[in-house]
Amino acid sequence: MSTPDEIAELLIHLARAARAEDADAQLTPAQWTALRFLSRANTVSRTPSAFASFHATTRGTATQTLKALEAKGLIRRGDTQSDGRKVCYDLTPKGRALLAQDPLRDLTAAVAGLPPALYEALGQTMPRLVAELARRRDAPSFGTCTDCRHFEGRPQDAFCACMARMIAAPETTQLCVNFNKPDAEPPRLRD
Amino acid sequence: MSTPDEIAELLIHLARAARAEDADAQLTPAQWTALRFLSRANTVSRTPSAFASFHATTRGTATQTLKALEAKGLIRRGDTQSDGRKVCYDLTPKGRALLAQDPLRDLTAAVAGLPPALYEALGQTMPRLVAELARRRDAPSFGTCTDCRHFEGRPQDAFCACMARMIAAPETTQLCVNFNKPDAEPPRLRD
DNA sequence: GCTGATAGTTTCGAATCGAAATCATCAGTG
DNA sequence: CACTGATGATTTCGATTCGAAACTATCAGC
Repeated sequence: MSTPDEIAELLIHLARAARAEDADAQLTPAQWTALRFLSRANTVSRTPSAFASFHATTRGTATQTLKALEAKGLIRRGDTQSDGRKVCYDLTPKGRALLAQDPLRDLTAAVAGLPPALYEALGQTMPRLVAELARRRDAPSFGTCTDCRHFEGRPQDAFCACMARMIAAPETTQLCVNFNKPDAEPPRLRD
Repeated sequence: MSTPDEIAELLIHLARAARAEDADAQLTPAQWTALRFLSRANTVSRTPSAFASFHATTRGTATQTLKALEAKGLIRRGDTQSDGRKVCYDLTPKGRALLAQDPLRDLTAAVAGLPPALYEALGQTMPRLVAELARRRDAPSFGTCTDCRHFEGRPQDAFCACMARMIAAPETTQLCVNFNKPDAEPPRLRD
């Protein structure tokens, strides 16, 4: 039987192997992460600050990463939605097409090929580990709206108490920077 | 239910969060990985080349990483065992002591705290994913002697057909650079 | 002894990333 | 409406890291 150290080490090893660039090396690992993040984050989270928080880096570095993607024509600045300070990036069709060549697809395929029992267990385990690690590190966590304590109503009638606005149905399964576990402290953010 | 993409992304996110340096930042992530590797690799694998292969980097970079650890007094050069070209590093007591402060211990603790059913499933899933990913990438894999096709005899009577020598019992559960899955092609290495 | 292969090391340049300073916008307050 | 503090984004600069390539040393085979 494996020990926790061995499992933890394999996790690191696996992630490192999966992140390794393709031979053609189209994007850096950080840029791939940003592209994936933007493809899965909802409107209020597709900002440099939110990506910096997600990627555990500084806003300055996040700006550079996103700027590089913008220069490549993979993302573009969207509507600035009321607050003139914020920048909301959107994927361009080109960016969306590039996601099909994500180096992560090998890992995705490996995960998809797991026996159903292991697959389901992994689906339960990963969010748990992420949350537990974040708890130990006091780091902000990330999750989707339907798992968030700010979420009220049903999916087709979604309302985010943190953002104080309705949420389009497709966005309730996307990542959100304001995610807050139901049992956790209320956020310092103002509603 | 989570999709394979989401699970894969969480894997990457988790590993990145776990690797993040401590506040006191004693070692770089690469140096931590090297220290862990040396603590778990058997005699023939504690070399710059083997670490380079494990860490998916070049020999030059591996040399630098190990040199940094040696300069800090965490590892030292051991006996050069017959082949004058090879360098075998060993952990010093200081290095072994530092492992107790491995930033990975938070993830280890989170893994150890999983419900038994999920823990066991994860223990089965991780080696599977690592092997499957390596297969898709044609990358050399890593494993322990008892899972290796070169391994003959019982643990207390261990013999590695690849190294053509007996293996001390404690080493049969350590990582080996010559690891080769039972179903895979024979290695290009000469015995 | 010669040749080619393997292991390790060194050097150099490019790329990345973080810290700090700077600019722009927003929310209050009097 | 100016003033102030806070927030978000950006820029600049320096340190670090890492990979490619050249180089040295040892081994195996002829």
